[in-house]
Order: sequence, then C-alpha cells, then structure tokens
Amino acid sequence: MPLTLKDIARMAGVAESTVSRAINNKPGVGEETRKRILEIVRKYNYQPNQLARGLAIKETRMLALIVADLSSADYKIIKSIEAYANEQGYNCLICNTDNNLEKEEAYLQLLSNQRVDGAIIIGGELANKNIINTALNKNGLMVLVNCLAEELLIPTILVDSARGGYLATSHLLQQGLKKIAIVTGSSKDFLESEKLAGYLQALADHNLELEERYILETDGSREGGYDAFLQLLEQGDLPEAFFVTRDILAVGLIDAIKMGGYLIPEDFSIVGYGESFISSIINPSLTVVAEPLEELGRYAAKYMIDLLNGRDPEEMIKVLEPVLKVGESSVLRTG
Amino acid sequence: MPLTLKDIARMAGVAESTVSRAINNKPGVGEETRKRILEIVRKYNYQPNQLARGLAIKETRMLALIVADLSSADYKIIKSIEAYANEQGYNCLICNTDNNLEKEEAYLQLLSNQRVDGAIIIGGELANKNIINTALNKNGLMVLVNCLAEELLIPTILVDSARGGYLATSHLLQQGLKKIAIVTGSSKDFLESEKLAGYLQALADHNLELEERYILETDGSREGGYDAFLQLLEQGDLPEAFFVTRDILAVGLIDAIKMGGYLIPEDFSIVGYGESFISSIINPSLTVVAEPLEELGRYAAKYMIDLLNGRDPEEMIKVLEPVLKVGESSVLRTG
DNA sequence: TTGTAAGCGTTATCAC
DNA sequence: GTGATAACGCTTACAA
Repeated sequence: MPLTLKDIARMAGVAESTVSRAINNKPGVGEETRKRILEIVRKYNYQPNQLARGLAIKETRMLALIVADLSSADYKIIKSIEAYANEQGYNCLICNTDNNLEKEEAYLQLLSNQRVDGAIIIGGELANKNIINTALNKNGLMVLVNCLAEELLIPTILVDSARGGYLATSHLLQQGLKKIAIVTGSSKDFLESEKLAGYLQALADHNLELEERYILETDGSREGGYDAFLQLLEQGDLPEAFFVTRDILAVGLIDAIKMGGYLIPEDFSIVGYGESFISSIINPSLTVVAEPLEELGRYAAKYMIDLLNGRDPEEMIKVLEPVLKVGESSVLRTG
Repeated sequence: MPLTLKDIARMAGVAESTVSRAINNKPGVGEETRKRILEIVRKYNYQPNQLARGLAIKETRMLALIVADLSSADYKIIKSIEAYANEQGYNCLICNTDNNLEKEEAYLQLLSNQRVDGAIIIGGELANKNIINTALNKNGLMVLVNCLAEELLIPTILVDSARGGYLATSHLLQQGLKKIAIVTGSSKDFLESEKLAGYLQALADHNLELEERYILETDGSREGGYDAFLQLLEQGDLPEAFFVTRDILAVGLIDAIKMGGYLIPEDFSIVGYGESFISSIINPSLTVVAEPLEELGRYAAKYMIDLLNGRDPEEMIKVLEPVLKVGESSVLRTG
C-alpha cells in the first residue's frame, strides 16, 4: 500500500504536522527541515491521499460538469471549463445525463454527497427544482450554462439566442430575400423559442408580415428537418430561404432539398445555428450563427471558482453575443 | 452544514455503528430499529459523506475514463462504460487528454492519489511506461481499450482492426474492383497499421499485387484525405475504389472527389471505418467497418469491476470483431 | 441486537 | 520552528 504522511514523518525524523506544512508550502518550517522532507517525498514519490485531505479541509477540488448530451457539440464548452478549472487545481467529473432527469438527479446527489465542490450544468432541461434546491441548501454551489432556472438565484451564462435568430434572419433579409422559413426544435426549449423570437423581431423590423406556414416546429431531429421540407413541398408554397436552428435539423433539411433536385444557395439560401463539426462538413459550407463556446466555458469556470472562493460572480446572468459566420449556403456567387 | 451519521444516531437514540449498519443494509440491526433509522434518514434526506466513507473503506467508487480526444466518436464507448459502472455503483471521471501525454500523466496521478479506484484508458497513444508502472505498482487498477501497452500485463479490449481492414477490402474486391487504394492515418498508430495489414492480406488472398502508389499514408486529418486524392490525380493513375481508415479522412477525400466532378460510387467506390455520426451524414451514405463500441465499453467496465472485486478478467486480451455495414458508397445501383 | 472504540490519512490548534 | 493531539465522518472489530 502507498506511503502515508506518517511514513514520511518517520523517515524524516519529524512530526506529521511538520511534513504537512512542508508539502503544503505553509510557513513555520525551517529551511533545512523543509528541504530534507521534500527530498524524501520526491524520492519515494509520495502522493497525499486526497480523500483524507478532503475530509480534513472539507473540499474535494472536484467539479461536476452535468451535460445533457455528450454527443453534442458541448465538448467545446467542456474543454474550456476543464482548462480553466485544471489551472485552478480542480478536476472535472463529466456527468452525462442523456437528457434523462433521473440521471441528472442522481448526479446532483454528488453535490449533496460532497463528492464534488460544485456543479456546472450545461444545456438541457433543468431537473426538478426541489432537487436543485436541496442540493443548493446543502451549500452545493451551482452554475448554469445555456439553460435557465426560473425563480432560483443561480449564476448563469447564456448566449443570446434571440440575438442569434435576429442575426440569421437579418442576414437573409439583407440578401434581398423575403420569404424566409424557420425550422426549429421544440418550442418548449427555452433557447429554441428565443431563436424564434429573434426571427420574428427581424421580420417585424423589416416590416414583413408573419407567415404562419413558414414557421416549422419539429422534434429537432434529422428526420424532423427532412420532413419540414416535405411539408412545405406539399403545401406548394416554397420559401426562398431557411433559418434552421439546429445543425442536425439542417442536415435533414439539406438532404431533402438536394433530394428534390434543388440547389443551395441558388434555390434556397440557408443559415444554420452552431459552428459544429457537422455544419463544417455539410456541402456547401453552411452560414451559421456561431456561439462563443470557449468564452462560455471560461466564464462558467470562472464564476464557479469565484463562488468557491466566496466571491460573488460579476453578474448573476452573463449574456454573451453570438456572431454570424458567413459560408456558401446563404450567398449567391456573383458574376 | 449537512447532517452526519452522528446526528442521525442522536436523533434515533442509537449508536453511530447501528446507523451505519442500517443504511448499508448490513445484518445485525433489529427490524424495528432499522425502520426507525431509515425513517429519519429519509425525513432529513441524509447523505453519507463519501469522502469519509472512502477513507474508511479505502475505496472511492470512482473510475477514471482517460480518453485521448473527447470530440471523437469515443463517447459511445464512454456511455457504455458509464452505464455498466453506474449499475455497479461507480461514477466515472472523464479525463480528456487532448492527445497530450503530460495531461495523461497528470490524470494517471489520480490513480496514485487514490482519488479513483481504477482507470480505463481509451484509444490514443499510451503514456510513458514508467508512469503507468508507478500507477500500477501503487495498486492502481487499469484496463486498456483500443490501445496497447507492450510488455505490461494490463487487461485490454481491442477491436480486430486487421480484420476490419480485411473486411473492407474484401468487400470491394467482391464488387469486382481490383484497383483499390487505402488512405490511412499515421502508421505509428498501432490500429492504423493493423488496418493496413488487413488490406494487404485481402489483396494477397485474391492474388493481387501490392501497388505501392495506392497506399496513402496521411496525418489522419480532413486535409490529409483531400490531399491524398489530389496526389493520385497528379500521378494520373486513379484507382477504382478507396478504403479510408478514418471518418475524418473520408470527409476530405470525398470533398476532393466531388470537387473533381467524379461520382460515388459510379467512379469510385468507398469504404470507411467507424460508424460515426459523421459517416452517417456523408452523402452518399458510407459503407463502413462498424466497431461494436457498446460491447467494447461493456467489456471494459466489466473487466474493471472484476479487477476491483479481486477477480481475474476472463481473458487478458479480449478481441472483438468488427462488422461491415454496407451503404450506398460502395455498391453500384443495378438496373 | 446494540454500543464502544479504534482507525482510515489528512489538517489545524495548540502548547512548547 | 516543531510536536502532540484533536478533529473530519465514516466503518468495523470486539464487547456487552
């Protein structure tokens, strides 16, 4: 079994407390003694038992990253959080809930269990408020990313999805296009409804009437995107452009468009959402609303560390701005 | 601060040990007392401190999943491992090394630190053997998935990549194609070289000569795939089919092929590797060698739990068989 | 069946 | 500057 503090102390001929002070760079150890101790520590590659340490100082230096769907593009956020957290001496436990509230609940217990010092919840629908509340009441610290808990006072980092919807739609309008359809995921999803709101606002600002039939709510899947186009085909009244609020939806929609023998952007201009690997693969390259994922993660980690250090985050709700990245799917080649 | 065992004991009017026995379903507690205790536990939603528990019983019930690249398709393996592990009462710490040996090293320290009971290493090149060794010597348990540590005796789960290469190539040969190129990643990667070996074996079994110019080693990137095709174009001697050993490579290759105005599968048949989301998006749908990722994960988790329980895994090296999934990219539509 | 007490490997509060 | 010693919250012999 591994060496303990006691072993090191015996070898160095000092008390455990002295060793503890030495390895934690605390004052109150003679230069000589410190050197001697550290030498032994190095020689035997002693590693303090973090469980015992955690028990004594009441912290685990572990963060839970609770993410709704590991397979989504959220890993960019995760990477960014991890980088900052590691820098500050924290490790991240990535918890995949599979959009399953029970699993989320189970993971939040880690917080109550004190197995992690804090939890960052990324995307997805939020678990039962009661559970969150009990976790919080036990001094569990929480930060939200791209999701909202109404009523509860939890630091939150969001990308302004309404702004994203506005940018996407305005861009299409600026191309002189007027008949713009929107293909969204579930309107129950807060972020999706925000994107729709942005779309509507852009139309309104351009004095265009809302055409109900151009608002296509789907289940957010690839098939959903495919079917959306078919539905329009049946109705017989095709738009000139599409704003698609999810990359997977875009894949399906574009499949359907190509299947119908139409060209992009000649027949339909398209703007997607999220600068994912998927959208980069699509041909022609997709114009997208890009979210500052790296920044999102950095803020989330920063806010969490602030909380852990007893500081208040600079804002309770931090809203970041998305940016339009123009690709080939929305702009007609001139000449 | 949260309730402790002591609090519960006081409330129930019994000793701490009794409470401990009660909540751990251990024998030696009267039916009455047990009920009374559990009632209180439920009422106050008491959660045992896992740090203290871990310290006492010397286990953390945490597994580290060390993965070379979070953004790859490995999350299917991860999900599968997680599912099995959770079932057995373990949580998984997902550690993303970004193909960075230093980070891998840092994460392996978690093992020596006893912050996790075991580590499952998924893909990627393996860290310095010394580090692995010290981790192992400290009773750190390890299981390898889709990577190899020569010399060291570590339980390993592999997919037979040579078999995969063989399946892919044979499939193309069976279509009557003879000039088959292979586009691979780095030959330093064990799995990549295995795929190449399978390709060569298939050619040999069909009495075809090896054409050096049809073996294209790349850096495994999208651009690598793109450039591979350009290189062949320059040489002027185009093959009839491609076996591409990575999905990202396939994306680039197909881009280049389409850019050249060629059709798939009319001009070139293509077989890819790995049933990823990417390959499902590619148009036409890609014929691929599919790996049993779910099974891979289940075995990995099972082997790890076996180790944790002091049992020997059923085999030191478990080799799983890949399967060919035929799509549209390799078969000419007849009629 | 239940309680007592020692121990897990640290840190922290005191004395000295 | 250094060393006992009591926490931290739990498990587990061993006693009763």
